[in-house]
Amino acid sequence: MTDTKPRFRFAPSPTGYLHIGGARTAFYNYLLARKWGGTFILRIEDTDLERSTPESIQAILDSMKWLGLEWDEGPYFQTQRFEIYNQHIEKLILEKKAYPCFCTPQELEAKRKQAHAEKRKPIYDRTCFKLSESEVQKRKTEAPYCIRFHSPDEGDIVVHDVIKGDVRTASRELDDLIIRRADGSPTYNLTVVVDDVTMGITHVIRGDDHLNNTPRQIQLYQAFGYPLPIFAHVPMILGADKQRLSKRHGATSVMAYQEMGYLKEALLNYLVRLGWSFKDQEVFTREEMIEKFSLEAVSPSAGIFNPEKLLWLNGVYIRQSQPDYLADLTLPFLEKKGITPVDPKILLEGIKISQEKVKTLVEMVEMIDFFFVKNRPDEKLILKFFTEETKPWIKEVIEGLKNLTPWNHDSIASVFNDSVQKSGLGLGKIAQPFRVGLTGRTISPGIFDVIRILGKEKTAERMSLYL
RNA sequence: GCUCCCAUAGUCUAGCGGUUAGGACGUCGCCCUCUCACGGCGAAAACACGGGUUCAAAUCCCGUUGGGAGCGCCA
Repeated sequence: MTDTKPRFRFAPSPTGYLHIGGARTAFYNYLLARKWGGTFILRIEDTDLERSTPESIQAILDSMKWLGLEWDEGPYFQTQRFEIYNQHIEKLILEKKAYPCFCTPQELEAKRKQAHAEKRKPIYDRTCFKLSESEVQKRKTEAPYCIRFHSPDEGDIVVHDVIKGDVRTASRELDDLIIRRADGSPTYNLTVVVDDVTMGITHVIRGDDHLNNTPRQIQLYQAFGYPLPIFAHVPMILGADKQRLSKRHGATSVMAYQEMGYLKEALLNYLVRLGWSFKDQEVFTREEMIEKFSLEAVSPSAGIFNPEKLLWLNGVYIRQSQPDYLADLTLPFLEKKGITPVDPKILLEGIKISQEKVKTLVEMVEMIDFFFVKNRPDEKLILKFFTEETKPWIKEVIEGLKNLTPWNHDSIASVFNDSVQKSGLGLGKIAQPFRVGLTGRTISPGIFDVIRILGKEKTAERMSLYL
């Protein structure tokens, strides 16, 4: 490698949303770019005109932005670089390293089927490579044709992978891949090599589903006489059934996690630790990740996505976040539920007393929505907690709160405790009716804080409905 | 089917020839307690199997088994 700054890229194909596996790969690239003062490049691999959509491009960009994975260059689009690819293809043709192929997709499919039936690896038989020059010229005029790279047969190709180690493949296993379709568009293995070279990529970090492609790409690098980048293939993320992660396993898109009330910091922390570790540390600030992340410490084996651990981590992050930060994040969730207007001071207070009780922003909303709207409890709950036994004491507490000064957590608590003393009932007996009456639920933040924030009037007003 | 990759508790992992195999999530129990959480204490739970190499193997080598990926005019 030269002494220039390292350059990394994330190169998704816009055929769907950004999933968490892609996000992790992007993050690893981002982390190293930041760690080494390098450049993080975003490249959209949209050469599949059939399946690429503008919506997917937008979804990917939105996800990257939400996660805070700012790229330094791009996004580049492969569809805007056809000229560069064609120059490279022409060069290969000129040097007899690539040749036209006239086989139809149907013919190729038949050959594949036969190979499979004979338990052979389906490898192109070079029918068109063997054509005579005159035959080639004649056929060229008859129908559109594709271009194949003539793959060398001798020796082994070795990928020096930072994560997987040396991976050796016999050149014989690699067949003559199509580098330009009959419609003139270049194919993946060609574009990725040309782009990585012309964009000066020094480190190719991608999913290990690309490991098998790497030897073919190395042949292309060699055919062009280009130096190799450093390769690192990060293992897949699997579902609980060890199958490749898909919709069946629940949410896989990055934005789905945002909608479920996850913090980007937690998602990223979970993702970085899935497949990588630093001693026994579980929680990292972004600065720590940048400082401590290394490819050498990435595990070579696939990881199973564990939603429970992500949820736990999200709770950790919610607990340690600044309340005003959480307030900014929570407000849209409240609005989405039609809860408006929201007094920002109440929101902040509500968050402060709920942070340690919730694990997502969605749960946060459930925990504090009663501050802004009246929740009518189930009749069953009213019957259960507002009994002939408790009602007198509930009334006494309300009476005690009426002229209470100062108005704070401890003074409110002492009103309750007085009644507990006199009644001989447990605090739960008296506090729980307040919880149900004020919040509409049996689960809520501490009741003294609830009353404190809700205020005398609302407390008395809501409780009176059930007495 | 062929080629490649992978293999420590249910899950993520530490370990890089000599450890009572460590941590985290989850699970279970106890404590704390106005609910729910948080927090504290404790428990159960792993080196896939078989051969080597070595005084010594979770660690190195080979095989088996299991899992994953690739084998497209997809990326």
